[in-house]
Amino acid sequence: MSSNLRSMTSDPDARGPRREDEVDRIVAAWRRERPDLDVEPLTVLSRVSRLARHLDLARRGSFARHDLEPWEFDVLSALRRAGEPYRLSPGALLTQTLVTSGTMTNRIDRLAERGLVQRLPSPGDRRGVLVQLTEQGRARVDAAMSELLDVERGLLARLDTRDRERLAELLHDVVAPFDSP
Amino acid sequence: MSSNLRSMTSDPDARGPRREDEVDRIVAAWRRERPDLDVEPLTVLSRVSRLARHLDLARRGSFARHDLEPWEFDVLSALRRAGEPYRLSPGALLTQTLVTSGTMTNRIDRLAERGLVQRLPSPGDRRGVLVQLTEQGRARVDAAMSELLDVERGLLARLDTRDRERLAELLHDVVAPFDSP
DNA sequence: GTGCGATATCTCGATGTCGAGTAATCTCCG
DNA sequence: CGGAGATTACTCGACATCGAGATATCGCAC
Repeated sequence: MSSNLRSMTSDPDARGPRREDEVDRIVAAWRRERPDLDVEPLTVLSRVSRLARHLDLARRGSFARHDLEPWEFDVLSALRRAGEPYRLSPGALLTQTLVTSGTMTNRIDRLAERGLVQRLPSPGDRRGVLVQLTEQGRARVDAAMSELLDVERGLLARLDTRDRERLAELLHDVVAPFDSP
Repeated sequence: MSSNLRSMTSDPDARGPRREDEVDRIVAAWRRERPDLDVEPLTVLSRVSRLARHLDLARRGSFARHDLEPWEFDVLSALRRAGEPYRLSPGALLTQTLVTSGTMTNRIDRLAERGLVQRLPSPGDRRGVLVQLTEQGRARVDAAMSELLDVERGLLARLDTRDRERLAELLHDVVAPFDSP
């Protein structure tokens, strides 16, 4: 809390004077309106929500330069990560992208129409389907990934390596319970 | 990185042995497939996106007990924070909730139908409208906020006070450029 | 083999959001 | 005062998602 008492003039501190962000204003408003509540969790989790929202917008702009929607990138990148021959079942794609099965069917339909993936019958299970990246899809997602990383590096530029590691580790500790049940 | 070398057996360390999360797997896959790229930004920002997604689901469950959708809570809580008489213009609500004007009109319509807010003509500007929380809306959002904070506290329980402060501060440094232009 | 619960994918109607365009009103300069 | 441009909120069609249900197939017990 001591940082709130810093001088308003220029400050030789590491990251410069602390600027108020929208969550600071939100938290201050709640403390005024509901002094009976402990709103400390908002200082972390509201920032997570808002940052995710801004990140979505930045991703949208970055992908647009490669004629891709964010949801398209999500599917293509899961296939790309899987490695040759870039094939996954719709079910595997579901769990990686956190959407429902109806949504995934719809996504695969449209990606196939655009020629970025193709459906193959699953060998040995006639219920199943395999989704495979086309060569065009692979090229597209590789280019978009490279640019996405440039943009993300820009967003993190104010933190040094040590701070980024610390941030990743703290976030890890919060998400871990969700990912390993 | 030293934590990766920890023993697999029980560990007296602060947060226990590091468990692999989904982002660890994603990052490892990219390093295998694209060793030419520096994917370090993903260790932070992919966790932010995934955590936001899980947080949405947790909020949804928590609000359902008060018969509120997340988008309803977002609007009502902005009005609640504004303090008596709990009135804001649609424009002010836009900037706080990061949605478009068409979306906001639609939200206000439905909240008004449910009797949680009402539209008032803006005094001194006949283009304008003011949205005001009804008594029923105020009671609803107060109850939901209290429960939301309980849920969020649970999500952060694995971190001690010092770590939560550090996490909030690091997130602040990343979002700040978006919020103060 | 036959039957049955589990699994994989798809179908489809309801819903919320986006985003470009519209209409009314305000502001301010000349 | 008058008119151009800015501002405010709303309209409306396109689109992506959800989620419950339908369909086909699999695997296993008997």
